Amino acid sequence: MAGLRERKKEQTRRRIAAVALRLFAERGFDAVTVNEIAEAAEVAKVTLFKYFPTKESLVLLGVGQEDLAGIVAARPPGQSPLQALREHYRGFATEPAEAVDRDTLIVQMRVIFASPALSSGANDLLHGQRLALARVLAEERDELTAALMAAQITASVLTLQERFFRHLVSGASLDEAGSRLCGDVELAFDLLEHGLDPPGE
Amino acid sequence: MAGLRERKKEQTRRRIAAVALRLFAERGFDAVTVNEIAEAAEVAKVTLFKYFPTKESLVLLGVGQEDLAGIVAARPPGQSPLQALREHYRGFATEPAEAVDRDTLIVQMRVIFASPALSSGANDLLHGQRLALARVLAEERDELTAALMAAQITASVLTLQERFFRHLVSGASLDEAGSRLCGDVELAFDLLEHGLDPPGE
DNA sequence: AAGAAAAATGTACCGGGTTTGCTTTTGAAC
DNA sequence: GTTCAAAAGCAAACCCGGTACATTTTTCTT
Repeated sequence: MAGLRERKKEQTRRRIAAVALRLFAERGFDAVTVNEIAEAAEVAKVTLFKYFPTKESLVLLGVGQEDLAGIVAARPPGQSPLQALREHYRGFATEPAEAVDRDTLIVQMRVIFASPALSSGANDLLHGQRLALARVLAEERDELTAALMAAQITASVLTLQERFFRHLVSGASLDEAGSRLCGDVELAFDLLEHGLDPPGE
Repeated sequence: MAGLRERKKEQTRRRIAAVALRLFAERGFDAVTVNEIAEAAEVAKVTLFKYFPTKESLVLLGVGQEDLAGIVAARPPGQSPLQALREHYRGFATEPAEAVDRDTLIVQMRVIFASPALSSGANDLLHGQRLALARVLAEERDELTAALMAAQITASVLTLQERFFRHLVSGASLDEAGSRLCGDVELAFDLLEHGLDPPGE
């Protein structure tokens, strides 16, 4: 099943991504050409583009994408979408880390935040999430409400992510950032559930 | 004050944008090169890029950008940000049209929706709005709440815009789309004010 | 009419991404 | 082990968006 071919491909893919991330971190996204990356990774440019469709994807394919729609679709019966998401992010905030290497993740975030092209690319990725979430939500309510809910939720989650990673990038430890995130998550979901206007503000 | 120079510049700018929009509408954004546009508008490519910094901006600079932060900053004292925005969009939905040519606007929207590159570019424009709005809101509340509010609001407004224009593009009259928008605005701001979860759903 | 400032231009160039046509490597069958 | 098809890799030329440079044309001023 895991033939030599597959292993070599995976190895090459990792090497390319690692080299690219290192060069981007050293000199900035815009100051590195894909030719340099290909050369440093010892592949042809055309091969690089067979693994990664764009220069941006060299970084962005590495970051784990959430699956908001999946979380909502798989929630236990009787639980509201917001409750399901709130608990998911509660878990995320307390749990120390995932399979990904933390140092690598931080470097990725630093590189992404430092480059407008990458930030905007990361933004685009959330667009698909929004549509998928809207589709799931639309099964139980009218389309406009579903679209608005999805829009508000993804926007809030994006804000949380940005603050979390920005905190991390600016030198905070993972535990520190996580515990701050804990409180942030509660606030964000309270606002989503109860609205922006109430006097309890 | 309005010398020959200024008039000619404005004229050239309009000609370039009009030619570009026509070609994009005829053959799609990606299938038209800037060389073709420059040629058809009878300017050099370099000149075109002096007027419009990117190919996307040939379309996007034409669409009127809202100024959410400005609306909130200029609201009368005692009015909440959400009230101010709700009334602004109420006005927008009932008022028949603005200075812009409606047919041109519809073509622009059709072109934008048909091209991923342009849609994502339009999305980026809202990012600046979000930051500006967050800054204004942060004057009266903590930063996280301000950021979350700004995110939810811009996301909702974007959703409204999308639905409005999509309705228009698919053949609805301006009055028709406007009256539907009326109801949509109320729902969107109700959700923002009172939250997504309450039983009144 | 003269000359400075602004605008327009042609050409050459850069970098991201694709196409084409060819060679090498791998996996599987005999 | 040989053979063969599929997959992967490659070099080079190419397309397109965008920029740098040096030059020329147009407009404004006096």
